[in-house]
Formats: sequence, structure tokens, C-alpha cells
Amino acid sequence: MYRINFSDFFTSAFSVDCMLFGYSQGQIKALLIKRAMEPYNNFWAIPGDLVYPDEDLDEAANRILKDLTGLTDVGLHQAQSFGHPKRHPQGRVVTVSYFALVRIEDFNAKASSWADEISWVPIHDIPVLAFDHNLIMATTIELLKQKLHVEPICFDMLPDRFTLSEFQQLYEYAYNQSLDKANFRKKIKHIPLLAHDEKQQMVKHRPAKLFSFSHTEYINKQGLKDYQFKM
Amino acid sequence: MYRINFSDFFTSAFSVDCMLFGYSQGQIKALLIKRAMEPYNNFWAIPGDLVYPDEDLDEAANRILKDLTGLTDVGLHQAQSFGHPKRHPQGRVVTVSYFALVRIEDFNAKASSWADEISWVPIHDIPVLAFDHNLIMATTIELLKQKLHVEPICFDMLPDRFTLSEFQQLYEYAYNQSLDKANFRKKIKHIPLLAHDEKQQMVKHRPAKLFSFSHTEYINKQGLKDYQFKM
DNA sequence: TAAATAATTGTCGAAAATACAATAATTAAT
DNA sequence: ATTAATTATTGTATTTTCGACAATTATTTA
Repeated sequence: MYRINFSDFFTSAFSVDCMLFGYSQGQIKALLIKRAMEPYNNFWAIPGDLVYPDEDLDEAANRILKDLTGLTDVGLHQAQSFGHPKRHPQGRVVTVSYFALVRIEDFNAKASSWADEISWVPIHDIPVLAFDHNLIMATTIELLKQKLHVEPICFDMLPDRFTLSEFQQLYEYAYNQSLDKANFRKKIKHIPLLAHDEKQQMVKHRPAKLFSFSHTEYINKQGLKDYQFKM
Repeated sequence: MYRINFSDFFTSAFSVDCMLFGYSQGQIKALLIKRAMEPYNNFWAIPGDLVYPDEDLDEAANRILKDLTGLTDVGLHQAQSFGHPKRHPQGRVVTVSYFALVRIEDFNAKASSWADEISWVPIHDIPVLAFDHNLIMATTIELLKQKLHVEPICFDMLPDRFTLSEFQQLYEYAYNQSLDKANFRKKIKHIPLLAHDEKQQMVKHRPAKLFSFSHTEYINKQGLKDYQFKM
């Protein structure tokens, strides 16, 4: 085995890639940016940046999120790290991937210094991406799907007030399978949803009732047992 | 916002911390090492090491695992990364934590260059550790518990041939709750366990039948549906 | 007013979960 | 050899959930 000096280890950089997922028109979408610099100029990519030497990983992820969306206080989930020595052409860069779930309509995502153009792309139609970003994206989408089964994070993507059908369609899209309406409603009976008097507007059929989800209610009612969102 | 040169980003190091979990005497245990060097000399810690500049993360985790146990071909699970700027007193070191499940009896864990002494410690009794290792350990144990619900990884810790009671007790210890024997056996009916003719030896009561788990059988019988290990 | 559309609720048999009881096999003590 | 002790293993009965499907309701548009 070879030996190198202690200081020779301190020659790497790390980056944070921050995937944003949202839900619109019945599809879960990821925010991609078109790179405006080398390497991989003009490729679609996951938004990300190098982490400053005195910055925590979560901090960097929040910074990127804010640059893109103006949003703060969004729940960030760390996904995985990727460290193949050759994954970045300009040096050793290990990346830590994060994801956050947002309401697409709540803000205007804007291109930033490193990006030309941005786009919300359905997670089932991701194009070829820069670097190893297809691997990162696929891995993170899998993790998202796992978490959707176990934690009430879907509500971070749904509008503040949503119909039960919208709720159901989110799961149908995520797992690419259709679900029985009546049975879906039975399965979610234990989730404390707040029913509003208000109804859907502007639809050309019987309007659905609107519901919302309260995280604090959820914590209170849950007790020690954890909910299931296995659909 | 401040600006620094591109090259100033390449001043960090990476480490991999590799948690080993095993099961013996009814307890899930983690392998800890007593550090034999500064910083945190003489503290208990999670085994880990810096990653070489041209080494992949998984490769480094496998190397550490082999140094400690001589084992190769053990399934490694990446857990999380920790990157607080001050987490290491000697420089910026971001660490990626992994865990692996092993059969404690299958090998003799040996101290290595960086360790004096090693010890298998029940995961419910972890002492104060070096660096931010208590945070890493706690986070990783949570992840382990989650995965035990969803993937058939418990069998990597159980002996090659095990009794159903041992199997059950693993879950009882993990989630710190007792389970009904009869109902446990019904819940695991769908798992393709191979029953042996052989029975327990040297016990002072009715000996239990021995079972084993075949990963390939599991994959075959499973089809597309994923098993549940929610106990 | 009727047709169309989607929301909402109900039914019923099958399957799974839960609580608890009964039986079987083995060792150790008498 | 008999019995108590201990743990393995199987069974039963009740309740709850699942899954497929049918029926009903509210609203818009033709």
C-alpha cells in the first residue's frame, strides 16, 4: 500500500447538488438547469455548486435553493454522495445530493450565474444530463419514492389546498400505477386532513372538496406509531 | 458574497466511516475502535479513514472493512454525509458514513494501525465517541432500523442457520418491543425460508428447528412486489 | 331537461392482523 | 420412569383492512 503525506489528502473539493421536485399537471417534475459554462456547457444538469471551505453541507444546499427560487425554510433531504475519482473532469470533486419538495406555483424559479435556462421536467422523462447526473437523479428519485411511502412529504408538493383526486394522482404518477378511488380514500382515513367548506372552482364537472394537511396536527395525532403511505 | 479562486476549493479531505453491525446474544451490536492517535486519542470511535485521492468512496469503505475484519464481498450501505466545517480539528474533512451487516462469529475483528482495541457494543448502549461520531452513529442506526423494515438485510447478521425465535428477537431488540410469537410466524410466512432437518444443539429445552435464508430464492419468488418486514 | 363527467359513498367476500389458547418436544430434577 | 419446567409450534376466533366493483350525488354543458 502506498503512503502519502497527510497534507496530500487536502486536495479535494466537494459540491452539493440540489434537486427540486414539484407537482403540476398530474406529474412530478424535477428542476433542471442548462449549464452556461464549461465543462458540459449547454448540457442539462442538476443545480449544484461547490461548497465553500467554511460552509456546512446543509448550508450550501440552502444557498443553492435560495439562488434558484428565493425560497428559504424548505425542508431539505440529504440523499447520497457520489465520489468516483473521475466524475468531474477538472479535479476530484465529491458531491452530496439533496432534494427538496416545493410547490411549483409558489415562486418563479430563475436562472442564476451558472445557468442559462431552467425547466421543470417530469421525472419519467429526464434527458441526458451532464457529469454523472443521470445516476444521481435516478438514485435520488428512487429515494424520493421510498420516502413517499413512509413520510408525509407529498404535501410539500401539493397545493396548500388540494382535492383527494390530486392527492391520489400524485401517487399514481410516482409509482406509475392506477389506484382505486374508493380504496385510496379508505387508506388515507387515518391521516388527519382538514376538510374545508370551500370547493374547487372553474372545473367543468362536480367540484371536489378541498383539503389541507397540517404537520403539527399530524405530529399530535400520530402518537408513537408511524403512519404508512404504502399505496 | 465573497469570491475565491477555483483552486481554493480544492483544499478539503474526505473520510469514510464504516459502521459494522452484528447480532449476538440477542443484541444488535456496533463495532467500535479505541483510537490510538491524536486527535481524540483513547476515545471510542467509529472505524474510518481518509479516502485516497484516486479512490472511490465505496472502495475506501471496502478497504476499511477488510482491514478490520479480513472480509470482502460484504454488502455496504451508504448512509449519510457529515460536513460541518469544524467537525475535524485538523482541517476540513467531510465524512461519508457507510454500514455493513456481518456475522460476528464469522471472523476475528482485529485492531489496525489506527486502533488499539476494538469492541462490539450494543446499539442501545453507545458511549461518548470521538468527533461527531455520536451523531453519525445515531443517524445511521435510525437508517438501519428503517431498512430492516423494508429489505431482507437482517439475515446478514443472523447465523447462517437460525431459529425463528432468534429471528424474532432481532426485531424485538431493534425496535425495543416484544412481539407475539404466533403472529410473528404468520407475518413471515411469505418469506421463502429454507427449513432444515437439523435442530438446535445444547439447549436445555425443546430444540428449535433451524432455518436459512437464500437471497436468490428471495429474488425469484418475489416477482415485482416488494416484501415488507414491518413487525 | 338530459347527458356527461367526475366526486363520493357503500357493499361484500377475501385476506391479514391481533389476542389468546392449546399442544408438542425436550431437559433436568425427583 | 415420572414429572416439572421451559420453550417450540400450531390453532382458533375476532376484528380490521384490502380489493374489486357498484351505486349514488353534484355540477356543468349541450
